[in-house]
Amino acid sequence: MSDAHDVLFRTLADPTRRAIFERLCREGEKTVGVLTAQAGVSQPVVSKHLGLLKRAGLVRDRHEGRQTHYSAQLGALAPLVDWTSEMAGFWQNRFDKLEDLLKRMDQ
Amino acid sequence: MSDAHDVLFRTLADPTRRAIFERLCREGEKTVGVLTAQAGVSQPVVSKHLGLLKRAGLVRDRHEGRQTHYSAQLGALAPLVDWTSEMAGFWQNRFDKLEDLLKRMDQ
DNA sequence: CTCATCCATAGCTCTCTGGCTATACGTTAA
DNA sequence: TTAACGTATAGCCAGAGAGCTATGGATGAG
Repeated sequence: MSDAHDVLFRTLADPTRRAIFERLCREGEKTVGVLTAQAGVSQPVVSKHLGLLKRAGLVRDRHEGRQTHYSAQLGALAPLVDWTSEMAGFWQNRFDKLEDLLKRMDQ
Repeated sequence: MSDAHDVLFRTLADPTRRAIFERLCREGEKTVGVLTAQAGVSQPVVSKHLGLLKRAGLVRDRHEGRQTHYSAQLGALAPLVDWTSEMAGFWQNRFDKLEDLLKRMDQ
């Protein structure tokens, strides 16, 4: 039962990791060094987070000489959007049914 | 920097806890006992998860005699939706700018 | 009043993981 | 070739937290 939602939620749950992802979303492609400069943690930690983000499909990497450029893969957020609207949908359904019930009771 | 997103992502990251929340979304209000019956973990664990979900604003509780009824609070998902569309928005922005650039280069 | 039931809390353990330093690997510069 | 640089990997440690059992507190049943 370890579906796509698991990976996404778990990956985005860490503040440091989510901050890195957000920066890649806001500012586009960045190298590990640049990301490390403002991450507040050591370079190996940044690399590890980038590795996890990559495994989750949230970023892709591009090698150029001795640098590695990372960029966000927004499409990976789709399951999260789906999940959210699914949950909201259930709520809406129950609300509609309640409304129906009330209407029928009113008659 | 511990904003609303932190709490939401961290709370929904655990599969057991998210499953409980999903059930409350799908099937509406449930007592702790009913939730425990299908949660696959002990009752104290379910209570703990419900406590965290409540702290995150994702559920509300209603006491009736010696039972406690929990129900989903869908509104709490709003920050998550906002965050997602914000991220998507940044991507769209950069895409638009790129498109602009390409158009100008084309002339 | 007493007992059973439902839930919450306490206290413990054990695993997972985010942080670190040290180091290896690959690439460019000298 | 050697040195310096940019990243990735390895190995360790400490803290967080998810699970358990045991127990307490409150309520309903007899």
